Amino acid sequence: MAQQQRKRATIREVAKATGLSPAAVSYALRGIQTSEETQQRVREAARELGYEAHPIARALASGRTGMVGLLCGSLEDLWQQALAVGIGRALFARDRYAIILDAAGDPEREVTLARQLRDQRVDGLIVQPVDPAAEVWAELGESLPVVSVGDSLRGGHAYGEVVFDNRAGVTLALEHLHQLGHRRVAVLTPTRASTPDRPADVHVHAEAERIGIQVDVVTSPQDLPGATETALTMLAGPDRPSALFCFSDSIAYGVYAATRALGLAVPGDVSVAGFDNHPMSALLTPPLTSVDWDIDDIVHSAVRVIVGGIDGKPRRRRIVCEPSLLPRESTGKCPQ
Amino acid sequence: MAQQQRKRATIREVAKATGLSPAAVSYALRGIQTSEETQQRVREAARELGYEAHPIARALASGRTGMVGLLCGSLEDLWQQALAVGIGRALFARDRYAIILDAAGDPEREVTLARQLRDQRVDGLIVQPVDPAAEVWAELGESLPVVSVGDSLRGGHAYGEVVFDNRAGVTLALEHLHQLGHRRVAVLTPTRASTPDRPADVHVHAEAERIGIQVDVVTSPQDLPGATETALTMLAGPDRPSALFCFSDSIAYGVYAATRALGLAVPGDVSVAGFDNHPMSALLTPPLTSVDWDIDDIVHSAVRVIVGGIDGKPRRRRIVCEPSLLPRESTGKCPQ
DNA sequence: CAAAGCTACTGAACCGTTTCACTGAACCGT
DNA sequence: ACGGTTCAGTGAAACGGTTCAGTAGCTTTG
Repeated sequence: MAQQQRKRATIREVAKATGLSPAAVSYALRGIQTSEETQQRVREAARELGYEAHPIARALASGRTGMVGLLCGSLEDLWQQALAVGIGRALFARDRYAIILDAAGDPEREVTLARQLRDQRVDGLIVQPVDPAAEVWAELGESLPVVSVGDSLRGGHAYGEVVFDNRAGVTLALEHLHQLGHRRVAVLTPTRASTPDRPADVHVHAEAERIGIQVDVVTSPQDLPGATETALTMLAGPDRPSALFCFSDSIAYGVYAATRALGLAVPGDVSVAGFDNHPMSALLTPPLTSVDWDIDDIVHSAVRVIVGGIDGKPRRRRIVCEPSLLPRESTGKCPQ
Repeated sequence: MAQQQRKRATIREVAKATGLSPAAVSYALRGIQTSEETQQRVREAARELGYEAHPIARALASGRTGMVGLLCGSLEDLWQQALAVGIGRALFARDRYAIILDAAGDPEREVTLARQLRDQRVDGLIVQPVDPAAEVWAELGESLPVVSVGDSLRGGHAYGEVVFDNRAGVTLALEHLHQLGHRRVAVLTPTRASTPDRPADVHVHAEAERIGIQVDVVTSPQDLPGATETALTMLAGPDRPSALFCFSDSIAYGVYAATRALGLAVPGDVSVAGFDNHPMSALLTPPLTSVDWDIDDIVHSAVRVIVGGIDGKPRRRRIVCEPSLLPRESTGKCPQ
């Protein structure tokens, strides 16, 4: 039974205290349909009784919870952690709560969690899709505003989106490596079970062909031990590429760990480029070359769009973020 | 107006379909007070109608929401981020949701958020207190189980606690530095506005005196830019200490950035020790000496205690975590 | 001056569950 | 055959708000 919720004042008690009907109190507290004077009186009585509206009752009656679901693709990634923290704070500043959930890179889990959030009656959903083509988005889109961050949802089911121009990011990184003389590059992309043909991967192949670079795409977990292991098998193999391009800085951190274990020099033996530019990346030795996105901008865009969707004041619904390359010291001329 | 929630089946429709009363359906779906056969029939009908219980209505009627509040002291800290992610996952595995909030190191904000969580009727609260002596904990403790992580709440208001033996951690770090010959150590502790006499600080002074080391305690923000700035002023000053002991690895990262900017060698010019042992710490150059806590253990302990409190199956309510020192290469003999 | 329109408010239904107090039937031992 | 338990299920009252359809009283309008 846990403990007992201390009994709190209800709207009916405030009604009794002011001699009004509960309905009038409800209106007055929201500042509508009542005279200024009544509102004053009600507010005072409420304060005296320590009355606070019961959010659950309100949610049941009005159909809105004030909560926004935040479904992250895989929270192992430090950058996604930073994004989640930022979005949580920004929503809070607008009087809403975030329910942060973590699909752990698994599309099935993503579907389950998405449905669960809908059943929890969140007012809106921000999602970093693991599988942008999943049917669940169509289903959810019918009942609440969905904003995707990162990739577009296939089929236009999103209410809005903050998409990253991943192609531009890929271009920046690959051209940078190409200019340094690299012709064979391993690309480490986050594990996303059973979701082939991710847009990002498609871009990699297209851009590689255009630029004239040979790529070898491998998936990797985003946590440090997992990424380290993946990188170890890549780098210890017989036919080591001269450069690694990681689709998130978290994966690049694993590469660093692997190079260290193998005694490889960065960028002497292999060049490493990341994606996201997490604050830690500047601090590594050598500092990590990375594709940079403005995280504050992304956070505020996502929040603005979802809040617009919830309040029915749609502003711009589609925002495209452009990356820039931050060349640091982890990339260098191709050896030999 | 957002969009319209598609109408979903209610318990009454299931009742109608099975010829039972809503009450019976409610019981049957929870597997109580009904015959095995009825339960079967109800489950089937529910599945056919696509019925899912409305969590908000359930929360209103039963008084429990299935949500656990997680109030973090300051989410800028990477280790607290990791903890939040872990607790979120562990709760989810037990069919509960976490509402993650961030006090940003501000005790007033902490109080506001704590109250707001109570008003949201979370079933329980896990808190990493900014101010363990705040009165709000007594207030909250009356209406829901509160589990503190890190420091004990003053006055025994917590339902349970997972406390770190900070004193032991401090001892490990300071003795380590003392053995290396350091006699003047700067201690960087997270900014916690207007909360003097933190237990941890008290330990620092007590242990320093016992060991025979001179300490200089300074507060610092936990984010990288903030910590860097603090460290810069410390290290650029006229009377530079020979070692810095940071009360979180995130702060130590700022120290690294500062030493780099100033051209100081670690540990040649200054030794640096951290606290938490975030996974990234092993990856820095030089790898950071840190006081290590078993984060998985902390996560699972906290979740076990809070769930025990909610379900009224109290097991062990107080868990003390012991640290160990991971000496790496950021600490070395005191110069001269 | 009657019809129409506001404004400020009321009463009751409603949101979709859970839970409490009860009931009829079956079963029990004696 | 009888009082006493269990069992399976019922009806109605919560839970604490919001909202819809009225309505009384006042002002405006033609």
